[in-house]
Amino acid sequence: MPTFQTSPGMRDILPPEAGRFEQLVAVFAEIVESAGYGRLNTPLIEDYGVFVRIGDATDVVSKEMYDFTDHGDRHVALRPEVTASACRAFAQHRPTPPWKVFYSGPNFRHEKAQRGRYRQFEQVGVEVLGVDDPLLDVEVIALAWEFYAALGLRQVDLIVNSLGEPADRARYVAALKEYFTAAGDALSAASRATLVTNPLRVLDSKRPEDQSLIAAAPSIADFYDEGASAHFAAVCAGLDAIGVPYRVEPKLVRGLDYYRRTIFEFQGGTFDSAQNALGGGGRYDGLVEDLGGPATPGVGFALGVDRTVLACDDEGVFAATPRQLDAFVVDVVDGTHALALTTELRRAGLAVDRAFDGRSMKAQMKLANRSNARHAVIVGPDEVATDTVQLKPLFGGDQRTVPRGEIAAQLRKSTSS
RNA sequence: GUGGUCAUAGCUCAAUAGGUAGAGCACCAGGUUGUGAUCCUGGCGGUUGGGGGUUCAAGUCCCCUUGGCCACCCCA
Repeated sequence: MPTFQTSPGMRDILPPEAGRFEQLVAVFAEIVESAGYGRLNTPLIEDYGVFVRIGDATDVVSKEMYDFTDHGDRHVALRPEVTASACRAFAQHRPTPPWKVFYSGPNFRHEKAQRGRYRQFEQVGVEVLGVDDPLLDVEVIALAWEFYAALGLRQVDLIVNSLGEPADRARYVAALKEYFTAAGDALSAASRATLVTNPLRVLDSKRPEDQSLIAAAPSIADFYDEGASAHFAAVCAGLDAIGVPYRVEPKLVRGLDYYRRTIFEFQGGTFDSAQNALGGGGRYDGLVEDLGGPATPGVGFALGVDRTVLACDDEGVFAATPRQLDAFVVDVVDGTHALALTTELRRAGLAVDRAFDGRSMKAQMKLANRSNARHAVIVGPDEVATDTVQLKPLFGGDQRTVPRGEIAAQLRKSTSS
C-alpha cells in the first residue's frame, strides 16, 4: 500500500486519458473561438465574497465551498465555478461590451464524491456580458450544442425554461410557497425544509412522494410579464430557426440564485442515474451589479468535462488518441547512434522515440511496436560500417536499407504519403 | 454530511461449511546469438487496503480505520 494516495474526491488522470481531456478542451476552444470568444483565465482562488453571490441559501455556498483563511487573514475560497469570477473580472476591468469569453479549468466543491462527480472537477464554459438580445441566448445554447455534436455525442437532451424577470420570479416563488404550504404533510419533510430556504428547489425534489404534488404545482409560465414572455418566445423561435432540438420544461429550476429569464440544461441520455446533467447555464443579468459593477446583462453556460467524457465512453465516441510517432529508433550498438538519430530527426520535425538501457533487439522491437510508430529505424554494427540504417515499416511493407544521410528525407516522404 | 455496498498480483477476477492464495491479461527472459504485433516455454509479482479482536487456524467471522461505488442531500 502506497504511503500516500489522492485525497477523497481527487484523482490522477493518467496518459492517454489526460491527453483526451486536453483534446476535448481544444475542440471546445476551436468552436467558441470561431464564434468570437476569447479565452479568459481567472484565479483558482478568489475572495470568499465573490462566490457568496451565487446564493446564500445554496449548499454550494453554505457547505460545499473549499474556503479558508490565508496568511494575510483574508477569507478566500477555491472557485466552485467561473461565472462569478468572470463577472468580478468584468466589474474590475470594465472591458467594452459585448464581452465574449470562454474558459476551461478546474473548480472545487467539498462534497461527497461519486463517479463523474469529483471535488476537483473540470469545466469548460462561455460567458457574454453586456448583451440583452435573446438571440445571444440562442447563440450561446447553440455553441454548447455544436460542441456535443463535434464530440460525436448523440444522446444529449436540451431542456430550456425561463425564470422570468426578478419580479415574476418573486411572484412565482410566493405562489409556490402558498401551494406547497397548503399541501401540508403531503409534502415530504425534507422538501418542507427546502421550502423555507429555497422554494424553487422543491421542484427539483426526486422523492417519489413529492412527484404528484410537483406535477400539479403552479407553472412559472403563468407568471411572466410581457418582456420576459417575449424574450423567452424569441429564444425558442431562434432555436427552432437553426434546428436545435429542445424541450421546454417549466419545472426546470437551477440551483444558483443569480439566474434570471432563460435557463437551460443538457442531460446525457446514457446515464442511468440521477447524475445526468452534463452542463447548463442561463442568464444572470444582475450578477455584475451585485459584484460592484454597472448593471450588465449576462448569459453563459458551464459544461462538466468529467461527465462529458463519461458520456463519450458510453456512446463509444471521442476516444483517446495518443500522438502517432513517425519512427522508433532501434540501436543495438551502444545507444549513442539512437541519441544522434533521434536528435537529428526531431530537429527535422519528426516525432521519434527510442529505447534505453541497452536492451536486446527483440526487446527494442517490442517497444517499437508498442509505441505505435509507423517505422522502426534500425542501427546495428553492419549499418554503422556502411553508414546506413534499416528502415522498417511497422504496419506492413518491406524493410529497406537507407543511406544514413537520407533517413530524415525518406521518413518525411513516407509519412506524408 | 447521511445511508447502503464493496476492497485479493500493475489490470480483470477465482479461492468448497473459517484450514497455510490461483488464473487470464500485462510485464520480463528464452525459443540455437541482428527484427515487433501470432505461437510455445519459463520467470517476476500479493504480510488478501490498513489496524485490532475471536480462534489451534481468518482472504473468509467481529470492531475500528482508509478508499471506491451507489443512493440521499445538493449540483454541472
